[in-house]
Amino acid sequence: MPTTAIWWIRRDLRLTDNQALHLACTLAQQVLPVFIIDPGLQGSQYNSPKRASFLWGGLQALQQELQKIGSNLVVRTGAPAEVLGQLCLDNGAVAVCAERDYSPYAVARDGRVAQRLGDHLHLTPGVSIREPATVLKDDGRPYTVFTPFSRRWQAPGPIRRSVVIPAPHTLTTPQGIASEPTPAPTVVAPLARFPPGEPAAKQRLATFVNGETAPVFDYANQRNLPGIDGTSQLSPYLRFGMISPRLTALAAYEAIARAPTAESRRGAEVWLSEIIWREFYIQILHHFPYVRSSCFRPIYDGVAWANNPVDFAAWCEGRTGYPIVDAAMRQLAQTGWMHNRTRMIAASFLVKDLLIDWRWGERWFMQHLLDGDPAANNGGWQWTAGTGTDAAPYFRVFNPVSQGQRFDPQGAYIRRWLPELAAVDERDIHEPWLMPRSDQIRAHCQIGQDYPAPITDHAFSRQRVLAAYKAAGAEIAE
DNA sequence: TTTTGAGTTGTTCGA
DNA sequence: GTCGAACAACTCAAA
Repeated sequence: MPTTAIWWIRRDLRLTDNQALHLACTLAQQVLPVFIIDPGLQGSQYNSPKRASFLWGGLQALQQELQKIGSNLVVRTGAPAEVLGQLCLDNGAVAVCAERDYSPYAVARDGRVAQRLGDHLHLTPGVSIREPATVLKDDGRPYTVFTPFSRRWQAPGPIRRSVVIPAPHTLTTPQGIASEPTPAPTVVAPLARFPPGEPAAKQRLATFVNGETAPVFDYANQRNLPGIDGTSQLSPYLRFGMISPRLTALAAYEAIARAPTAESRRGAEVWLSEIIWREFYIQILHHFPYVRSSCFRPIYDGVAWANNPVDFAAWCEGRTGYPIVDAAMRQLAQTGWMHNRTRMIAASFLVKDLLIDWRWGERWFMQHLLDGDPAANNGGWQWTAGTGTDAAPYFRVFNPVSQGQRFDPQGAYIRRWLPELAAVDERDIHEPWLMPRSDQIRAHCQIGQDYPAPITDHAFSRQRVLAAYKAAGAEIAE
């Protein structure tokens, strides 16, 4: 009777460079790939129908890839400790292999599984490239500032191609173990922009880095322009491990090595540093799990938020009257993705202009982003709110008009997501409320009718938020 | 232990 | 229109 190991799939929906799968292959003659739908996650405030659709598509794609190599995916529903315990009993599995996940929920869940399975559970690296416990200061404590973290992270030198584990050519899987019939979730996001699965992820990576004139070489400049596809758009794939994070870092290092000019080299370096930002926030959440519900800097727990639900609804639905903000929120609602620059602008607007608790925005993003990840999303929101590690100075308040003018000068992004502004003159696209009535009629965009007037005055809001943050600081100082 | 330099992504104001 | 300074003070990392 051949020995069996379970490959427990969580956020590693891929065959290439998968350390959990690889370990399973070395520990047993047969490998049983298992994905468990965990009802413990269903009630979470971070639940997302969009992300569920993307995950479901990813599982179907993985099943296709597995069948090509003679294997088969088993999907079960239930508490992972119970499901895995039963599968081990039924199949005499000698090991369960999974990539270690550092989010608080995952740590608790894996603790329960470890209690049930004992040393049959094997956790490997893979979700992050360098594990949190391996990138520490000389005194053994974690970094809380990005730049020194990044230096230490890069100290071992470039990722080598030789470390990447190829996809197995064949995978022997015990026969006759059925999936439970699971109804497919309603597809609520048009996934055409992000076709789920490893082949699509590899294709996207290749498009971004291959060739003399690859987008990665223009990344330093173009990544800030939301009207252009200047970013890799790999985030949803990284979220579910449809591409190996290590493989993206390898691609970045290789791009740095073959960059034809200093400027293109810089593009690849900036992209690598974005990959390291992902690692940074993974280790922040790991070492400081309280950030999930509180400010990294406790002083800001005292900010007196306005938390006006009417303002919040306007922000969610993309009708604040500030075009760059509304375009961003519509892009999110329609596609499950938002450009990085506009994430900052929209987030800054919610927190600083509307004076709404960053957690409200964090939750909304988690409910809609295909790439919604507790570590990266929390880190980004706390950064924008100025409550996090490496926090922005309190006086850095984005101006939604000047940000739009700077990064979307012709309004290409705005026009794409706000068709009601399509005919507005370039001169007015970031401040449509300033148009004279005759121009509004000519552009088929009457303010207050076709497109809202601004829900708040930026100059007023700026003063209000500066005062609110200052007051939170003063409170502590007393 | 003390000291020193630095810290992703901005805005506004006044010369 | 352009440009530099001011906007607080603090905490962190490393010497």
